[in-house]
Amino acid sequence: MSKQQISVQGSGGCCTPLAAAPLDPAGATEGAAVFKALADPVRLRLMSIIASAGAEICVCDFTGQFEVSAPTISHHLRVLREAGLVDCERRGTWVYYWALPERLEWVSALLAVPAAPDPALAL
Amino acid sequence: MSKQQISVQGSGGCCTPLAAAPLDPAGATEGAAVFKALADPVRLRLMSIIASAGAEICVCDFTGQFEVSAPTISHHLRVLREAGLVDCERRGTWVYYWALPERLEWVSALLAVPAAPDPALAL
DNA sequence: ATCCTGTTTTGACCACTGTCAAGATAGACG
DNA sequence: CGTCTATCTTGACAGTGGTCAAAACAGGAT
Repeated sequence: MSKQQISVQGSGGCCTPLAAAPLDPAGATEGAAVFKALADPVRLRLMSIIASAGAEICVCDFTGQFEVSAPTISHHLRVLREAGLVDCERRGTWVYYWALPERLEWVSALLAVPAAPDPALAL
Repeated sequence: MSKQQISVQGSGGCCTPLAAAPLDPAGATEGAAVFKALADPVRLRLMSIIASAGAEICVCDFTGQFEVSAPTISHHLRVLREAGLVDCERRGTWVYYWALPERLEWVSALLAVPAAPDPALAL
């Protein structure tokens, strides 16, 4: 598991906020991939549950509180995993997921608005 | 112009970060809508250019630096506008766009990781 | 008034994505 | 070893989204 994740060059380190300087096409593609992973209500809730748990959480805890089938949950978890937002491990009968906060911090920093933009610096 | 935008209850105010408490379905739907608007490389670059300009920017400045047609640019700008991320105004021949930073700040705060999650608080 | 330029809308096409049913896999327990 | 449970993968389908060509619209210039 956790075999394939997209390359995460920005992870852990800081990045130039989107609102500070125009994003180069490569950075835009990487950022868009993460946002795409978060662009679904079910995935966003899953991500929130995992991240707010602050610890590993069992898949069996999800299947009850969503109105979609178990395979669908599994599919969404894979998307989050391939986006580098979570990771998982099988332990005995159950599979446990946990958040990778660096990735969340990275996108949060990407979206950060640096102080008050100065119109005098415009283009 | 700027006629239709999705309802933005969280704008301006703060919100509970995704990693602090599980998102309710309604909040997840609203957040996912914003992320969906940002989940395209072209839109992310457009958003970045507009936000980093710190001032109004003319559509005519875009059409050169993208490999897509003008109608496609227009389409992406509309998506950003309907997500409440930018707004625009026609002034004479040209149309000008500017960023709505509150919205960016809102999603950035939504993604913020609150200090170090305490495992003792888990579930 | 007429044309010309810049921007948006409409319509259509293709690719991608979310969803579920069915089958496959991993591990526990007799 | 066989079976049962929990999870994931595969295959298929419908709905959505990105793209462009063509047409419509807005405003300035001649």
